[in-house]
Amino acid sequence: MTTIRDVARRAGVAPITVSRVINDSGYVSEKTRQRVEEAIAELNYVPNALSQGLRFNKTNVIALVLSDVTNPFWTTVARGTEDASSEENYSVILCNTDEDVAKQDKYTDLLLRRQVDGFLLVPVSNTIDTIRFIQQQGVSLVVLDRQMPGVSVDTVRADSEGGAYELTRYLTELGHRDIAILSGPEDVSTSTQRVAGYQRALQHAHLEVDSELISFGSFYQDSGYERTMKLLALSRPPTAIFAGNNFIAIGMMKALYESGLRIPEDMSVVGFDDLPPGLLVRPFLTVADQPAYEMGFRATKLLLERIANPGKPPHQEIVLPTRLVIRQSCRAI
Amino acid sequence: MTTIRDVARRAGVAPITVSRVINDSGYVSEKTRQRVEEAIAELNYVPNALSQGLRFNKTNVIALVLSDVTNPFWTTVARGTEDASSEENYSVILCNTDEDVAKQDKYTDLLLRRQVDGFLLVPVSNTIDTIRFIQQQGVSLVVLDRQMPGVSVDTVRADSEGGAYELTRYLTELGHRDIAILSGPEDVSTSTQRVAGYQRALQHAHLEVDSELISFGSFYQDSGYERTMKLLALSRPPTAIFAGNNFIAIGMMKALYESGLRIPEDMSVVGFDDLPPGLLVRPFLTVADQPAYEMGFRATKLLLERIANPGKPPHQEIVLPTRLVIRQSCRAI
DNA sequence: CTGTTAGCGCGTTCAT
DNA sequence: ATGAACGCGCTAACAG
Repeated sequence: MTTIRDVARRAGVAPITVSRVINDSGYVSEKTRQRVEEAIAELNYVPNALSQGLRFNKTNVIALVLSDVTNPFWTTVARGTEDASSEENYSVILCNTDEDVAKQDKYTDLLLRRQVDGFLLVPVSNTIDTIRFIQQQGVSLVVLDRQMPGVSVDTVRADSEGGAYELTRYLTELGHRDIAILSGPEDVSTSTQRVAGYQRALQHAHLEVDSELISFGSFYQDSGYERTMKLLALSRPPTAIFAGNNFIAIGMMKALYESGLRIPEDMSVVGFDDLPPGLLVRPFLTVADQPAYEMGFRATKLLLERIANPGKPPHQEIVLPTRLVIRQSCRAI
Repeated sequence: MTTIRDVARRAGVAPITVSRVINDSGYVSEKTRQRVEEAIAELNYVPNALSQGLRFNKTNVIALVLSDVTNPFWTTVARGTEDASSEENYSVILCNTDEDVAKQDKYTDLLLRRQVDGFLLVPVSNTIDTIRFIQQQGVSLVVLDRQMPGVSVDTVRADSEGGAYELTRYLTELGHRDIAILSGPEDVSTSTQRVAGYQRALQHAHLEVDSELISFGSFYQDSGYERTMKLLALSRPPTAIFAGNNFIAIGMMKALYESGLRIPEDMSVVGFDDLPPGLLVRPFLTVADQPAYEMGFRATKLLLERIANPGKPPHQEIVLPTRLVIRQSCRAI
């Protein structure tokens, strides 16, 4: 490894002079600057960011801790984060929790050790302690996607309640009266808020809320599949199903397909989150689309602002609207 | 920030003793160990990985530089990498090049500064220089997915030629004589090797290679769409199309759908790379499936071995077989 | 078993 | 305009 000292020796100057050239700080005469730059090029010198980080007490790295990059919703969020941060010379370290508390703990510890300048966190359910710990370590933090009651923290999320209301309303106006919802984990705010929006729309339409038609479960495909099968086995199955996220929707559609039911002829369906933009040849699912890229982008900008300006206390909650995208997955009754 | 010194003061010992407790190195009596651990807990002390990295000349971080995490093929590779590295206490920094030389250069510089212990690189076409530079900096490197003639470097990739041969052979045996291939960029080894396998299969079947039916282009959806449209406009269109990767396949299917052509009745199609496992309700596309997870996993293991054992020179090339997955996207002629 | 000293690569402070 | 000394947080090498 070649260090600042090697370069200095080669250029016939003191190490500090090399430092000044690298960081464009302080006065360096044009002549010595050139000599130093030549030496840098000749030796292929690469500055050591660890030392710099140690010295500046700043790494220009932020962490993005989310549940699962395999989900295209999150890759889109990640792209927003990457773009926003690279604009300001920050890099992003990405970690998957898989909704597992132990993994989240492991990664936060790791990232704190690495002295990241800030956290973008999609907290696993019931992990207020993690948030408190990060805050107590004096590291900036923005919570993404989920609401965490009980702590004061900057948050950027989409309007789950509103989106669910719109979707359900759309179904009631088509004449559906038996509408099921396959939500996510019961202890995640987005799940409960989607159910809340669903219930509000039913009430608005003067329909009764049938608890048999409401279920909570994981955000993964299998869960959507199994719960759909259960719905179909009901003595009086629903005429429409609302899937709580994109993976649940896929599992649901798979179950319908295997049961020989056609969409929308035999069952109307809607979903939360759009399916991956390019991945469907023929987009047909009506959804409440979340602005994933924008969520990542804005959360990152907010975080970087906090990092640059740690004193400003009033925590913000930014709630982005969802967009109702009507396609051909529902029929009127 | 609380340091090792704060802990030492609190526990009434010397800093080095704290260090020994943290790293489980050297002798520490049970009694002092306990005192130190209490102090650590009370102060919420978190070791500074920057200092450790500086001291040890080792960060336990590797870089995964690939074209695009949006593609499920790469997220799967990334999962393999994550699993393999976390087994040995390494973390992964992930970067997207978008097949852009400038981005690749930017990231390699950044990652070298950050003193990553190793690189997993999916090189942008014609960037042997990047590889040489990393090697010359004394950082371990494994090239992923692509063959880079002209440098001696460890490589882990799938058998593009063989997979393409099998897929094409499958089509010729169904009786197809006019088979088109939509490959990737002409200067990427996987693209040319897939064309090579395709040609070998045609020759094996004593079919002429029609250059009008061979095209190169980007690995993205649009490219698959446009080139399919061109094929359909030919005076004598093919009866089967071979898509060079999963995104090209999606664009191709979209073009067929919009042109009112049914699969497989009006057109037989096959693809390289499987589509995302969960994302299709009804998997029907016949493909040469690459072992994405295993590629990531094995490449990482190889890299970590190199890091642990930098002296061992003979570079390896590991070529993993693809798997022909026959579904319902082709008909006999 | 514990502590002292010195140094990893770099940049701030103060001197020249 | 340039340099010397010191310290960021941590640990290897040596003393005791």
